[in-house]
Amino acid sequence: MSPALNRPADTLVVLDFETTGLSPDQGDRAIEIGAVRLLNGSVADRFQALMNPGRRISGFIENYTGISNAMLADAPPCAEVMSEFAAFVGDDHLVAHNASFDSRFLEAEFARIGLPVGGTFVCSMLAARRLYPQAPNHKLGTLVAYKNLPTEGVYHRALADAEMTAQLWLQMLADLEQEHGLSRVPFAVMQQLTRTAKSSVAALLRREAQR
DNA sequence: TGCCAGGCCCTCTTTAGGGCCTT
Repeated sequence: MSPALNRPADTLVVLDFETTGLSPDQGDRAIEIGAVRLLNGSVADRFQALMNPGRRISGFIENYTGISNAMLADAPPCAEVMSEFAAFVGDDHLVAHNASFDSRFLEAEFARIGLPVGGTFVCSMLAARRLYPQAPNHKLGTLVAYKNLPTEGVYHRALADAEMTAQLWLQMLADLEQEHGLSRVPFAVMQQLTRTAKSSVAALLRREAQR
């Protein structure tokens, strides 16, 4: 296991993008980023910024996010915000809910300013499917309600969603530690959890508990 | 104006299709 992947899973950056649409390959851009830095299982820092994608956003996205074209008109450009975010995130590992979505946008926005993504992404939704198969569904808001996690009732804004994802992440770590006798879950275990067939999850956790 | 993606996972599967999740 590489030293980076052996870091504890309670020390990393949880992020969420609001965007103009679903696909950077189709020209969609980020309009807001929110992120929470977890350090030893506690929120240690936050990052939030609107960014101007250089064109108007659709009425659907205005309604979905509550972010208006007027709000974005006064926002700094994506390049400026993403450069600041790169300094914030460093080479920390990353968590997002449905990470395949956020990782595509992070890679696309970083690529536009000539930066690589330093850390490794892992997906809270895939982990939750493994750990909470009995949940009604695995949308972020549903899981927050299912686990009675704290929320301010704001959804589809980047920092609020990142905060809720961070709380869900910490809850999953706590449940794993309690149910499987783990002292502190390594990042690599959470990464493996999202890649492992359901029938193999128990064996994976047994091995980790015996380490 | 209208429409767009992609990875994971399940099953009436694997020579495939469709739901879930993200904006």
